Amino acid sequence: MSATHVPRRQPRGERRIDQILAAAGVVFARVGYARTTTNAIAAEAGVSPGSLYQFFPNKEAIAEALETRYAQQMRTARFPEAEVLASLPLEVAVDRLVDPVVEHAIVTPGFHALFAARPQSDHVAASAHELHHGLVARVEAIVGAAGPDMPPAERQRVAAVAVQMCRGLLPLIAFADEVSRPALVAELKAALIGYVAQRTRRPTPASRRDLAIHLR
Amino acid sequence: MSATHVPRRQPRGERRIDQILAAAGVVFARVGYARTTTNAIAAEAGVSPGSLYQFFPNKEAIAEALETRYAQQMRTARFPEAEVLASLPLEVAVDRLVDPVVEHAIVTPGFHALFAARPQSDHVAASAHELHHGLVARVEAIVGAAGPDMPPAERQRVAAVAVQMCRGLLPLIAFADEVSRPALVAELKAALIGYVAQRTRRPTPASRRDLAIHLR
Amino acid sequence: MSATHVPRRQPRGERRIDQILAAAGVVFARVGYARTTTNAIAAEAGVSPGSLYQFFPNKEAIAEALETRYAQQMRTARFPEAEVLASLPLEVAVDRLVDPVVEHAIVTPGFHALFAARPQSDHVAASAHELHHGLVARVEAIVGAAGPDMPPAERQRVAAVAVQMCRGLLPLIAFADEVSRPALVAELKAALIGYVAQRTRRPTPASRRDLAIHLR
Amino acid sequence: MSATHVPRRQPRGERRIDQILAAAGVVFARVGYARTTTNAIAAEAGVSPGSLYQFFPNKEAIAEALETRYAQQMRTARFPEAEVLASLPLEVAVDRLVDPVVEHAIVTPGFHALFAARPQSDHVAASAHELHHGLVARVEAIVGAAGPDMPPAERQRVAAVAVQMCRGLLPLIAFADEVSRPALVAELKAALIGYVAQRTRRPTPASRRDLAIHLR
DNA sequence: TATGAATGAGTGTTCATTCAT
DNA sequence: TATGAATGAACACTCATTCAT
Repeated sequence: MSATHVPRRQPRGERRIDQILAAAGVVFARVGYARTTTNAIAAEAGVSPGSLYQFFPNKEAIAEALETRYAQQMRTARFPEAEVLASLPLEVAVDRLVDPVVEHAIVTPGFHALFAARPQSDHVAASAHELHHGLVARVEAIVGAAGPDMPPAERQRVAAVAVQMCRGLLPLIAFADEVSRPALVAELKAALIGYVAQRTRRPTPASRRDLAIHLR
Repeated sequence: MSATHVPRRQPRGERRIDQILAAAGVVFARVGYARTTTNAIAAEAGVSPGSLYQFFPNKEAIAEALETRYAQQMRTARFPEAEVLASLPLEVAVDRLVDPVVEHAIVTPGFHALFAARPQSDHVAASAHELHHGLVARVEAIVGAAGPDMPPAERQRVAAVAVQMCRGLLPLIAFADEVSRPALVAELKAALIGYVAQRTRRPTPASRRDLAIHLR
Repeated sequence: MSATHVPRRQPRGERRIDQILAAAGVVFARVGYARTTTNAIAAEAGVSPGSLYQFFPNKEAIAEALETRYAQQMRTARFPEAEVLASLPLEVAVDRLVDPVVEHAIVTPGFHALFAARPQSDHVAASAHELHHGLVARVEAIVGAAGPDMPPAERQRVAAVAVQMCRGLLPLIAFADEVSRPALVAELKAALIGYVAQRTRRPTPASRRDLAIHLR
Repeated sequence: MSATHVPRRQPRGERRIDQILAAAGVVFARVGYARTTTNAIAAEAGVSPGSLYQFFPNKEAIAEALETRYAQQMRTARFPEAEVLASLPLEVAVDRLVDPVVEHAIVTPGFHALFAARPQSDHVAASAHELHHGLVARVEAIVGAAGPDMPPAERQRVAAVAVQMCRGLLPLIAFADEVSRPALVAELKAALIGYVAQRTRRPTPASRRDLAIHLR
């Protein structure tokens, strides 16, 4: 008797939210963000369309909540914190960061559909959420460790660029078959390492001149 | 009388197709691929919806035709051919390739919306069109020049990865303001150079071991 | 302890009903009857939607209860009773009746929305409640005093017509600004007086003939 | 052959608009404005919901177009023009105006639902369309003839009030059975005549004082 | 060939009402 | 009794596509 009255760890509403977000992830993964309908999410969650709107004002809000959830999972899961990454050699740090991202992207339904395959139209910055920022912060730590005298603005730019590289490669990786995927992951790592190394290398006079030209 | 019947350089149908594709580019640029309606394209082209379907079986076909057109423009415009790129030093080749891509992406309405901001869902390969392949081929040439003994399969993979890096960065570049854009373009070039250099460097025993591990 | 159990003048249920009706009035006034949702009423009352349905079987019932309440307020407030009105000269009686109605309509949230601005579709008679009947009875008294030999059926008709005139004018009056409102109230009174006077005037042979024609 | 190519009096689109408006009138009459759905209108018109939106941007626009149409019918039908009314004695003018309005309201499906039974919420003035204004103009003419030295602002107010009286009485008249309706119409006329007469009577000193008080 | 009206399944969303807690 | 999550049939409206003219 009393057992049924013990408040569950998760109150009712939160469980529903979990259900809905999980279903949303599945549907986003199945048909992509644009073709996902709220009714399909509700059906997948075994819930009425009305229920869904008790918790989310619209479809976009579901996507955002899901992104936030992914960001939380990133924090609570195997993702190393920025400080840890900063203490590791570049190659190792990249390994430690990329592997969980890739695994997350492959294992978590919807992650890729939201993080990499959603049109980032006019609001790149706006939609770039905790998920994005969590990654950027970690990459910034890596870059900061590799090139300690890089000015902060530059470091942020490099980190943002590195994260966009990941986003660009995730479709390739996510849709690759299991056989060819590891090679692609290795390429992503090489790209990140190559880029960060290039940008933090004590510049030779020649390369310094080149960059100056580019940045002119 | 006969004057009006003199066949123009471009037959009627082709002019219509041009109109429609141009309009499609404009609308894609304005609202993004997903939110573009065929009626909006028709209206922008000053054409009836029915006319549009005389030339294209559906909306997707318009997008693909536009991508194809972009690929053609790439060939006829300042894009250096693969052979030319292969003859240049890495940094210069990257410059020569990236600059026109970026300019194309910024100047051509719809280019970015289709090439970089369209969800590449389950059909990465399918939608990867001439546009994509044209770029891949050029990057392959650059990679081949930088690392002549890289096996072809690997070279293709590296090229594909490099192109995805571009796609990932184009949103950042396209939506940047004119002031910060050049720096981002420089970063893209650095990323490409760093990556290709990294992958074509005559590997030290250590790095060779690393890659072996990654690729395991 | 016992203090909290002392039964209030108003039992719990009644207080709830009061809360809900007051909230309903506010919401009806804010958005109109048609656009009022039961959830909005519940929220305005600080009550759950479920609670609301403990007291009212449906939305319509809330409106009707509110109309009934207004009718009660009419009785308990400054509305003169029919007998009083019957003893006054026409102009004064109209004053005494119209002023409180107008004040009620302006001061009481929801009064106007229910009494004048609700579509009186096929059920004029049905929805014409105590509120309506209370007014009709008073107007009948006035008409009876002004034209004592008018047959009862005719008197009722005249009263019903006069009340509909009020209903028709209340939107104009309620939405007028404070400056122009008094003039409109005066017009309403003039209309009522003119109408009743016209209908109770000892008819000249000519006007008698006219009415006969009209009523033919 | 050529016969089929003779452009019909009514082009295609206009015929559809007619169909839709007619259907809208029927449905408005059947269930009232608030409960009318666009799909029901489309079904009644034997047309797809999409077709309806080719001509009207939303439900409200249909109602407004229908009101406009009613106003046009008023002009083209037996409604006397303002100038004509101004030349007639008050009683006759009222007859000539009220009869067609009542007939219109009874015969035309939807007229009453839109003109008299639609909530005139916050936008009395806004929704008061040609239909409303056409009537107001005519009543103004009558008032002007009855009381030539009434200031224009006052004349407009009296006309507006008179029209609202009609609107208030139309539900009563429209839902009355055929037997009792004529008496109600006669009452409406008496009310209008009584009101206008009252307001245009060369005021006795006493009544002048009264009105001054009311208008204070 | 060009038009643009027509289609109709489907979209996101609402809301009166119910019911498990 | 009170809660508020749950329901689900509607709703207004959209849009890729078709087709009569």
